[in-house]
Parts: sequence; structure tokens; C-alpha cells
Amino acid sequence: MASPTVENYLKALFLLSVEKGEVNITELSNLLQVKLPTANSMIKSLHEQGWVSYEKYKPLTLTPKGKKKAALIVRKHRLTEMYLVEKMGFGWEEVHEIAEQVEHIDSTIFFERMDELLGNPNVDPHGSPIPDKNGDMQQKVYDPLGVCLPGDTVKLVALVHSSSEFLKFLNRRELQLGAKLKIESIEDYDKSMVVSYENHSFETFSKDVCDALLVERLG
Amino acid sequence: MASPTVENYLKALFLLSVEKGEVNITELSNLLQVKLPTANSMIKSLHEQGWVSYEKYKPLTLTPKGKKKAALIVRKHRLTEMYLVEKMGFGWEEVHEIAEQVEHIDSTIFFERMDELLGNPNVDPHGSPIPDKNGDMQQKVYDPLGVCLPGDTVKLVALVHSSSEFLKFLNRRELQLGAKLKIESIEDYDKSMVVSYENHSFETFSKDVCDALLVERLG
DNA sequence: ATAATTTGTTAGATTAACTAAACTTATTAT
DNA sequence: ATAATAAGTTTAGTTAATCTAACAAATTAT
Ligand SMILES: [Mn+2]
Ligand SMILES: [Mn+2]
Ligand SMILES: [Mn+2]
Ligand SMILES: [Mn+2]
Repeated sequence: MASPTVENYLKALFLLSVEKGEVNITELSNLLQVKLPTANSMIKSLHEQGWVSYEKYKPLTLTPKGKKKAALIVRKHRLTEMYLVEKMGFGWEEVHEIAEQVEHIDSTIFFERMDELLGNPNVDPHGSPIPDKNGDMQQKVYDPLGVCLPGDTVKLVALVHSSSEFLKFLNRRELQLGAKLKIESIEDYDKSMVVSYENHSFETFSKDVCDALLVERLG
Repeated sequence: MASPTVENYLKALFLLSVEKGEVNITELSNLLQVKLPTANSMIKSLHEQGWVSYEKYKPLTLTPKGKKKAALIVRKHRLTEMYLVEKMGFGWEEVHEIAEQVEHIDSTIFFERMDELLGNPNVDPHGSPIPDKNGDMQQKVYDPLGVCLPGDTVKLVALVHSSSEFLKFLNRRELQLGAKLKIESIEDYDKSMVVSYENHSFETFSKDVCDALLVERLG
């Protein structure tokens, strides 16, 4: 059994390679909040154990075995977040911290029961995909709101990142996944957008926010 | 924050001192499945950190601080077991292993939400008391079925131990907490008892089993 | 092409949790 | 009272995970 520490490294490698492709040790050490030599020596050990492909001074990749292992941890994390929101009434900004711990629980039945009770969801409360039992994850490619045009009607389906600050920002504006947004106008100067949804008319979102909101075009 | 290892030591000390009063290091090391010197050096460290009162060659006791800490871990364990049974549909024989891990999760809101959703239970699925938020646990003193007499009618309220083998034994006989038992007769030779309950008439239980079933007298 | 900067590696140390082996103290049996 | 056994302690050593400091390689800027 891999330790929680090892599991966190594998998960970090997986998530970084999903968003970037290549992973270098500096990014990894930043994400995990450890010093570079710590990550370096852990990588050597992960390499020896067959989780990671590694050559000195080259970028890192997970082996197929490592990738599957990591995906199954991500699965546990995201199922947990979904369970916490759907069955225990937590807000989407509260669940990551808890899931960060629950993901290390070693119990097949526990996560299978969660999955059943949730009706086999394929996305988490932030719209991120949940890998299946084989560790296969299909990452859909969505447009950020930022690339849409005035007059477009879109549905909010996922987020680029899910920091609790960002989630609380969205909470304050009552913006949830599934919301239908209409783009009223775009400010040419700073690319901020004025949008309407539900009972919010003419909310203004900065470019930063727009680029973090992933949408599906409607109609 | 105490590590899971330290938490398991504190919990073990707490549970051993509830059932025996005094704790010696050998029992502790047996329960935790570590060698005697391992437990010995951990005890020195727990002593230095103020969790345990300790003098060489003397039995161990938790300090008030250690006792409270331990009780709150037991609280998390037992709330978890209750949640798994009541809200997730697990059998009482399946939950201990999972709770053994979940008890180490560091999240006030998580366990408070569990407690709420369960309606602030004060016993776990095996009838063991759940310490309150201050770490106070009132251990009720029940009679084992073994001390009852023919003709007595009693209610099963708790178990002396909850090994999954014992729980599966009870499952096979459809005997659950809350069941009303009538003692039909006692075999003088081996002190085994013939009891009736629900739609089970004349089940025979060995002395060992009778001593592990805690009951409340009725009528 | 050389220098400066960034990135990655190695060496040496620390702490937590564990072990086996040797030793000491306490308890029990003769 | 002495010997035997059980219980507890110490010593020396391992592995995992971390750190700081020093060094080396690769990349980027001049
Ligand atoms: Mn998360
Ligand atoms: Mn984690
Ligand atoms: Mn239990
Ligand atoms: Mn535990």
C-alpha cells in the first residue's frame, strides 16, 4: 500500500500532466509545498517502485501503472466531493479539504457504496470529470466564457480551477453549475463581460473570471 | 496535530483503561500489533508531550488532556460507524475497518454534520457509548445475558466486543440490538442458554456468547 | 560565446516510527 | 531465599519523509 504522501505525489503528477502534458520537478514541489530536493528524492523512489518514468534532468511522466493508480485516487477524491455536496449538504467551497484526506482511505466497499448512492456520477461538484473504475478519465474540452460573443447563450458546466476564494466569489453572485448565461456585452477596454442569468441581470465579470468559467454553447 | 499513529496509541490507552483501569505496555503493544520496545519508546514520547503519565516500570494512565483527546477520537470513530450503518447501508460487521481510518480525519465540520444528520446519537451500532463534544463518555453498566435466569425477559442493548466474526455469528441468527429475548432454560452442565426472540424460538447460545451479550431487564 | 539565471542533483542531517538483541527490574514459583 | 519467568528498558540500527547547503546542468539573455 502506498502511503498518503506517495499518493499525493502521484495525484499531483497526474493533475499536472493533464493540464500541461510535461511535468517538471519544480512545479511538482511547488504544488505539494515541499522543497525541491524533497520532491527530487521522492521522484527517485517513485521511479524505483515503477510509478514514474524518470531520467536525470528530463521532465517526468507517470508509467501506465502510475497513471492508473493516480486516476483511482482522483476518482476517490471527486466521488467524495460529490458525496459531501449531494448527500451531506456541504457547499462546493467546503469539500476539497475534506476530500484531500478521505481520498487516502483504503476501502473498496466504501467508495463503491458512495458511487452507488450517487448514481454513478461522472463529474464532481466543480464539473471536473470522475475517472471510471479502470482509471480512465475523459476530459471534455469546453470553451471558457471569455471566448464567447455578445448575444451568445451558454450553460456553465465546469471551472478551470476551484480555489475556495473563487467558489465563494461565485456563491456571492449565486452562480452555480448548470446556470444559463446570456452575454449582454463585452467591454472592449479590459474584456470584461456583462452577463445575465436566473434573477441576476447585468452582472459584470472580469476577464480573469470569464476565463475560469467553462461553458457549453446553447441553441 | 497528532499523527494517526499517536492517535491510535491514545485511543488504545483510552479503551484499555475503560475496560481494565490500569494499562501496561505489553497489553498496549499487543493491541496495537507493535513490538514492546516500539510501544515503550512511544510512551516516553507521549509522556514528554503531556498525553500520558508515566513512571518507569509502573502502569500507564492518560493525563486529563490525553483522556479528552482520546475520547474525541473514539467519538469520531463511533459517529462514523453509526453514519456508515444508518446513512450508507453498511452492516454492523463492515464498519469498524473503515471507521479505523476515518477517525483520523481532521475536520470539525465533517463530524459535526455527521452528528446532526444522525440526530446526535449516543451509542454506536454495537451499543457502545459515543463520547460527547467535551470528551465525556458515560459508560452504562449492563448485565451480560449470562447472569440472567430462566423466565427472564430482556432487551439486547450492547456487546462486550464487536469482532466481525462475532457480528457475523449474530447476523446468521438474525439477532440485532433492541431484540427482546426470553430465556427459556439454562443447561446446567455447560451454562449454555436456550432463548427465544422475534421469529427464532429455542436458539441455543454457549456461555461465551451469553457473556458477550449485554442486556437490560424488562418488566 | 560568455555570463547570468533557472532548474535539478547530491550530500549531510533530522525526526517519526519501527525492529532485534541485550539487558534490567519486578513478579511468581519452588 | 533463591531461581525462573514475565515485564519493561536500553541500545543500535532501519526506512520514509523531510530539510539546508553546496554543487552541476540546462536554458536564456547579452
Ligand atoms: Mn478537490
Ligand atoms: Mn490528499
Ligand atoms: Mn469500531
Ligand atoms: Mn485508527
